[in-house]
Amino acid sequence: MTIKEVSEKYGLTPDTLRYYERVGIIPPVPRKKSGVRDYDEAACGWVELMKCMRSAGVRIEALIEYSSLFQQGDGTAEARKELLIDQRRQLMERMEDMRRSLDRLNRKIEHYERLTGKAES
Amino acid sequence: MTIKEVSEKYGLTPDTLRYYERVGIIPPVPRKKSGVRDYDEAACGWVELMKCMRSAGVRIEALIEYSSLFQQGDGTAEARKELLIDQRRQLMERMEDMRRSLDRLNRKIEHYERLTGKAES
DNA sequence: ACTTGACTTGGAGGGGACTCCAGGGAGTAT
DNA sequence: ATACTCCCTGGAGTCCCCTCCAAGTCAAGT
Repeated sequence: MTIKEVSEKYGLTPDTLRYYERVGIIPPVPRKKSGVRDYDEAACGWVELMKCMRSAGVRIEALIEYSSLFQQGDGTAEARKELLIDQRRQLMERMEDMRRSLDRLNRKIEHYERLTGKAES
Repeated sequence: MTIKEVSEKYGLTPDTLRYYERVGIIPPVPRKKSGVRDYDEAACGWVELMKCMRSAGVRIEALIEYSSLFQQGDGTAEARKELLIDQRRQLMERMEDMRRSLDRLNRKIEHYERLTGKAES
């Protein structure tokens, strides 16, 4: 698959895909003889994983570390696990912040509904 | 309360508090004759609200708009409600992204636990 | 052969949200 | 009165994460 196709498949721009590869959160993508990127299934898997993690706010730096451990081979499994556990903790903390914020938003919205009449779209 | 005390109470730096006021997500804080900020309960309420919203990832721009509507008076209640509803929708979308990411992290972590033995801290 | 168009690189530019700093003032302690 | 500490402002700097660009290469179409 070309970078364009992958970008459309996952909703990331080609620039972002190249950037992800450049900083190393996606391992080097296979190339055609001409030097053009030719994403295989593994590469797409990385793209999808990183899109997912980024959309949840996981930092590039943490993803670089994960990817780098991955590319260093099996000996790093334990380190990768620790990293993932740490990211999970951070993620859960952020979700808790969001839950609190959502509660507040809901209370505020209810307040305004009581104030302006119950008409809802 | 001084800016320092407020900063300690809410875990934001004085610089951040001044920044929030400067961009307008917190309405002008009362001052002493000397010009020094003297946060009252209302001002603290704004700080706390904005800290909560920002920690959930609500954009400064949206908060500026909310605060600005608020300061324009009662006529803007409907607009404020719409704004809050929109922010709630965005927040829920982000939480859904995070839920998906959390699922994936959990599956990956389980995978590593199966791999490296079940020893857990 | 030549144009077209998508791809390549390295590097610069941009947006958001702070964060830091210089230069100056005010209130308090000794 | 002098030192100390905290505060003020305006503006510059920083960090993160892209996003855009110039200059060049390659493959396919006419």
